[in-house]
Amino acid sequence: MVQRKRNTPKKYKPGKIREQNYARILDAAEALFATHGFKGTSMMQIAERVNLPKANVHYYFKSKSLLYAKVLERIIDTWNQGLEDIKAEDDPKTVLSAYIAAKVQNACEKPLPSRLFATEIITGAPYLKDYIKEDMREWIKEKTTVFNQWIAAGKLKPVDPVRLIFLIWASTQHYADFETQVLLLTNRQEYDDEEITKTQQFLTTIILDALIPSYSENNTPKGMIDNPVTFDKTLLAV
Amino acid sequence: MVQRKRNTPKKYKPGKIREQNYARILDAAEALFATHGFKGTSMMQIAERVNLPKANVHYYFKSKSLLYAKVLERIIDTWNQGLEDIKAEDDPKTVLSAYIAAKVQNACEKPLPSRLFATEIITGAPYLKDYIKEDMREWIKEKTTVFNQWIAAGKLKPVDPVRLIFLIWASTQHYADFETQVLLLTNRQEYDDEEITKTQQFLTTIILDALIPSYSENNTPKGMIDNPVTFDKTLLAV
DNA sequence: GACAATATTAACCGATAGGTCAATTATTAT
DNA sequence: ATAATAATTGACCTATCGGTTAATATTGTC
Repeated sequence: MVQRKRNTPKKYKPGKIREQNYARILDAAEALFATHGFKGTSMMQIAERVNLPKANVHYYFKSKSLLYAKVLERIIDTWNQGLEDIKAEDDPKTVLSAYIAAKVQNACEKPLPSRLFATEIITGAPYLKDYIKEDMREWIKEKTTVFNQWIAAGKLKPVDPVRLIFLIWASTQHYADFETQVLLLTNRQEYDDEEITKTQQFLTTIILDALIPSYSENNTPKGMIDNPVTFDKTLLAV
Repeated sequence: MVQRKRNTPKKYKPGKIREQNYARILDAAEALFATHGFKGTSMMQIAERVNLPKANVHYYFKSKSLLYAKVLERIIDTWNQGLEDIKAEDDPKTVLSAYIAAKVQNACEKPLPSRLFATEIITGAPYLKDYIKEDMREWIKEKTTVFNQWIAAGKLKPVDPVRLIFLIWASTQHYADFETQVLLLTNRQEYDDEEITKTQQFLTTIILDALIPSYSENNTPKGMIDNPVTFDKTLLAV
């Protein structure tokens, strides 16, 4: 992709330094903004986290607002995955299971973006208002169309597709945004793989059971739903 | 409750002023903290909102932290409602329906406490850690016991009670915490009564359908689940 | 009205915030 | 080597923050 015209002197190569520091600062900013919010995070804290003087951070990012915007931008770019191109011919059971599972996995293993997004929304989406009104809204419309086709074909019970999407978002992102609460209540230090799997199965079962005609009859093997006694001993063990 | 010993001069009555300003400041603080977070809210903003000089706010609340703590305290006190004393003999369908409906109603009509609580959790629950570990955990344990009794009695399908509670919390509070997103995506200015009712019905149907044996056969009157076509015209109208 | 407790308020303080700047050092191409 | 660009850094600026103080005004009881 790098083009160089003939007889033109080699341009100064920005080196990996910029690229590297740029990314490191973004990472640090993401973590701090996610936990302490925009106002609660200082440029000094970000600088200390990447072992650079504050002025150096300002060298790469002109202002705190711009840095915050770039962090959000990167999150949005990464988030444009999942339910990419579903079609009326697809099987809603397969598609939705995979989507829910991916969302839970993401929430548990990479909670910071979700938390940052949550605080952005709670504070009135000052930076993402346009993105929500345009891109996100378009995404919802596309999915709604397919959901309604599924409903018309009898593959899905007649429910409000938008509210369904909200339900999936809320129930999965909860494990990222409210991780502190979940871990405190369940007396855990972190999510382990078994717990993630169980959460995936739980949400998939509950939601698909209510959505797919005769889902539970065919898709509820032993152990798919937690044994309540076993659970009581493990998850709520003091 | 006011006692006065004989011959003792009447104590100075603090008047309504303190009580009034105290409450007004708490209200203002709640609204601002909920929207802008702890760090994002200044004592000056709170003072301006109640038309008092900043020093006057400090006269009633020694510090910002203490004011924040008092706001949280008041929220917690108000929140100790719902699912108060459920018993094994109760009907889970009735109890859970009422709980979900109340949570949705509360989320839509009084979203600020929920949002403030959410930011408190997202930032690591610095003030509510103990409350969660003790009171909230105890609450969960009690409910879990009853849920498991329901399951043993065949009134409830065998699901993880804790995850079920998380699901209800997440799916209902979503309409408070992510109100901005929901309204932007659905092109609304606010939640109207019809929408609240539909959300209540939607969540009740979905969750109970998956939880109560043979729920949908008996409890799905026409119109209980949104007509997708009607919905597409109304909720997503441009 | 007198006295005491309560309430109001402007002015002020030290700390920290975001942001700038100029001087210095490191890097790269010729 | 050298010139040009990129990167680093300490010092500095102004604004705002939470919080204090001390003086004044208001309110309630006798």
